[in-house]
Amino acid sequence: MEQLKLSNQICHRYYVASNAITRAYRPLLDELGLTYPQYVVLMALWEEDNVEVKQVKAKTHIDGGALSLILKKLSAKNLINIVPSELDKRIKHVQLSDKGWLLQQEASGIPEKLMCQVSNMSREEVLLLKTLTDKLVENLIE
Amino acid sequence: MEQLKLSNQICHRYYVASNAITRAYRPLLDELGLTYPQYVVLMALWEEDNVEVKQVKAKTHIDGGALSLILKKLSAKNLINIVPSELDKRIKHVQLSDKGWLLQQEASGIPEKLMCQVSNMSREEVLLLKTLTDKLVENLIE
DNA sequence: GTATTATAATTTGCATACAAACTAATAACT
DNA sequence: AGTTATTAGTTTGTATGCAAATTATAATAC
Repeated sequence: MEQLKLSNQICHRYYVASNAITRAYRPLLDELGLTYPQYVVLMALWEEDNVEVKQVKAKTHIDGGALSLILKKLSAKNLINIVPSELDKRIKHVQLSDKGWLLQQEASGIPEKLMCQVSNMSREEVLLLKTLTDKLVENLIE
Repeated sequence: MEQLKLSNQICHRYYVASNAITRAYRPLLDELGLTYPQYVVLMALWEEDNVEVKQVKAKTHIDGGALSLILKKLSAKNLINIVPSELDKRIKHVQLSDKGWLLQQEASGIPEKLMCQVSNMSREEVLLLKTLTDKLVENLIE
């Protein structure tokens, strides 16, 4: 049953890594009053504002059901506004508020702070890891 | 704000990859009536049976609170037994039942089935990915 | 022009993930 | 021995992750 050994499972590694990363972010994001998925949504919006919920979903790969809740919470914190479209009443646009834009300044130091915790890897290794992970995900997302 | 772009974030990649992997497992594990974390716990036990809860936690890296629930559910499915230690009453031992051992046979094909979905990667690339992910996690887990 | 189908987003129910509080029991200190 | 500190595990409260059902609206079919 060699194939069932945990140490041979790349899947379990991703499970562990993903949780470890989220944990590592927590203290940094706590200062901004954000959770990791909320931060991901904001990063998507800082890149492109005033987009449909559907586009946020596509960019972040967050599940629709979860995204609804997350947007509701960001809205409750006055970081975004959710505006129904005039043309197609099914569609809602997500817009950053002034407060949401201001938060970008405070968040700008987070990526570097986190990468400082990954001090044993070279820039090349991190880049390679990005590339390989993308390749892995390609197969699993339709 | 280049550093806040989602596409530059290795962390977001892991978040997406980990969720995609869990989703890919779901149809396979549904047949066994298991969730992914439950499957991880069983893999740990198939490797070494009759261990303390603490050891399961260390091997799987599943949070203690979550693990309590997961063990309770596996026990409810009669796949494991949770036996208090005689020597130290704080400690509980986790033991696979006959049913739990039988399930290993049914699960033995799962790793290959899943890796077949990752058809665009070579064996070397997968190995490299394992190594790099381990290196990443090293920093984030004390 | 109405019935059918498709789409955008939300809601619901179950299973984690995790920090923090809590319980019970052992170990350590004086 | 008695108080304190540790340790093993559980419970609690909040926030997802996700499939499935639901709602509302728009597009298509006939």
